[in-house]
Amino acid sequence: MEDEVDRLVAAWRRERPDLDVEPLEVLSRVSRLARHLDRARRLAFSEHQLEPWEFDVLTSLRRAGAPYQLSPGQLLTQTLVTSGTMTNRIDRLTKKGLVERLPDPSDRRGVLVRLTPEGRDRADEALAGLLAQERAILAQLSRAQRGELAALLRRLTAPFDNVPG
Amino acid sequence: MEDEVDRLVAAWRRERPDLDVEPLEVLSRVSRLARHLDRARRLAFSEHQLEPWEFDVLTSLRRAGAPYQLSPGQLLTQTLVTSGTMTNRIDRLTKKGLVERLPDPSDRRGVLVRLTPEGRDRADEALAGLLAQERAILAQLSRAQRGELAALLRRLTAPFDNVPG
DNA sequence: ATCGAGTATCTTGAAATCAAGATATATTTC
DNA sequence: GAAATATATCTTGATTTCAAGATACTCGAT
Repeated sequence: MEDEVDRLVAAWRRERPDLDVEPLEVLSRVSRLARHLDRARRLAFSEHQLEPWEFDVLTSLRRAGAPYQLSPGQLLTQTLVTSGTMTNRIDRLTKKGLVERLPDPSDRRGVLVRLTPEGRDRADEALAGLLAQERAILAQLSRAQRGELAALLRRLTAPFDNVPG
Repeated sequence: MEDEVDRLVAAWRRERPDLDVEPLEVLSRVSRLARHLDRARRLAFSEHQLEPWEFDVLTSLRRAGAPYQLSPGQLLTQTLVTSGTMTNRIDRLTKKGLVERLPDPSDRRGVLVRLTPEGRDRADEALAGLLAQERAILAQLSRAQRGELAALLRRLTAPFDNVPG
């Protein structure tokens, strides 16, 4: 089945036959798929009165394990937003009673963000819903194909995730 | 090489062994890679004094071919933003002299957005730079692997791109 | 001990996005 | 051909994000 990137690449080959646009076959699909996923996630989370950005922060804390706390800096590397954004997110989640700020006992500059019991429950509920939705999207592929796709993507993400960033 | 999603999946398996988190192996990688690409693109475009959103609109028009014009609605399906966002983008690009609005001769509700000569040049310059950057990122994969990856991703994007949306 | 460099977080102000609804024109149905 | 419905774009107001810089603390070298 054709997709929008097929049309986009064909258009470039017509308009700019001098350029090799092969990279777009992969990376435009990644960007566009991510936008589609964002929309789908927004819809899925609205059933739980959660925004995608709230989910990202809450689940980062959730999977850290008891006592469900991380520094803002650790949350940055998980969510790939800027520090100003994270401060703002923590403020808003604190107001909603889903997380709380604690002083870091080992570094007086630092802060720890901890999930409240309600925050933990909300994260768990929303995760189950998300996984169901994602499974439906991935039903287009066999198990083996999903494994292959994950492995190929890992080769592209690893350089970003490991070095500076 | 391990990436952040490997760590994330391992953490979920420890914390929620009751859940099957396999979908995250693919889709979390897609979302995270898209964010990394956004950052990289922002950097690459800043050499040309272009924002990613400007690039997206200008190149959509550019690859439509002469006379380089599309309706706002067509631009929506290319860029996956809401109509309010697109109106705002067209306003700002018009102020910068990179596009202009024309009445649609065949539909009086409609508008056509046309690239100016300067807009066209800016799009062409930035595209070359982007392709160079993307080629470097994709150097992690062989040509065959890139083809495989593109084909697998197409199966996921096609349902979004073709039906309702 | 003190200096200086490095690190962690927060503040600020501008810019961009979205959802929802308003307006104007087209198209279909009867 | 009038009414009802659908479509295309724009407007509005609130929310979210980012870049840049400020603040406060830590740590190693002298």
